[in-house]
Amino acid sequence: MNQQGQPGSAIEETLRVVGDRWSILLVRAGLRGIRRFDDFCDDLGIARPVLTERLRRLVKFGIFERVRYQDKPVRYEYRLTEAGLALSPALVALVRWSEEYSQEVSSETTLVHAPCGTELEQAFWCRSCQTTFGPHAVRGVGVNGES
Amino acid sequence: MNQQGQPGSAIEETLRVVGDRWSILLVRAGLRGIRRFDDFCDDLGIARPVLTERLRRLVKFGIFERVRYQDKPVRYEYRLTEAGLALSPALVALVRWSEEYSQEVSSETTLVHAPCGTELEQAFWCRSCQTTFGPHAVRGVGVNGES
DNA sequence: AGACTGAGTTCGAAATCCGAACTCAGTAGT
DNA sequence: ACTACTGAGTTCGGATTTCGAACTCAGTCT
Repeated sequence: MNQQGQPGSAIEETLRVVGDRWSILLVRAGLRGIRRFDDFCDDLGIARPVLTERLRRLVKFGIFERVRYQDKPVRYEYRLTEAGLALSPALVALVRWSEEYSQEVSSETTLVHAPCGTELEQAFWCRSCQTTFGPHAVRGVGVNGES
Repeated sequence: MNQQGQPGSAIEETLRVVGDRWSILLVRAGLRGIRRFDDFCDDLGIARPVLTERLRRLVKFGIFERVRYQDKPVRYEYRLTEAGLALSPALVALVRWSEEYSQEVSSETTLVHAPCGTELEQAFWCRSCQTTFGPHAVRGVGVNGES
């Protein structure tokens, strides 16, 4: 992708796995409790061959695992792994962005802090300063360009 | 996409704009200060016709704006709008995920809190409880299913 | 026996993606 | 005045991906 010899700087690698219209939606469906092939199919309206291919890839990269849940007629379902669950901050960030900036959709759902029901904010947290801060205070380290 | 009549629940809408291999990379390039057509092209290795189409779409959805920066030979460049900048939490979440879970890449860059240089964590923030919390305490409200 | 279920596969048509070469307006050098 | 160069695209044909619809295959239910 980047033919300067750089390996593609993490996100590029990640987006090659998760950066298509379906994969993130699949993770989201997984978070909503969907596990079975036909259910993914119905829920997302994804074409079956594409679903097959995506699930295989997501399994390969450790985001879902394919679990046999029945033997008589042998059947498999797809469960999010820990790595898959760990994508939820990215998902939440996207949902929040859509709520705030996406035209067209009258966001009929909102994300809240479960214990108290308050609408959540998303922030970065510095363990050593013990503060939250916004995107402006983020910097990338270890690469030539500035963040 | 979801033919039950639901409009596509925010993220689906958003992913239709931003959910391909290039768009997020374009936003990231924008955050790194890239603005000109050829620079996007060289930096990402994206094919020119695809770049044209993507930029047009991102402009249409308010993520970039096309600015004339020179008149003699009239030239345009692409700048992130506020909405575009607001995608950075999602980007950061993806970067952090890649750092932690992506095999193959020895992440040569790390995100830090600029003032102090400490590696950042990402969390959700409840304004009313004045606490940060993780993905497990997030709940969706206003839709039938549980988040 | 016949219909149904769940997880896929196979098919040809349609949409996307790609690299390479081209355009077009203006600028710079000789 | 001729040539080369820049920047922002467009045009091309070929390769890849995506799609919906129909099919498979093992086992179960009535």
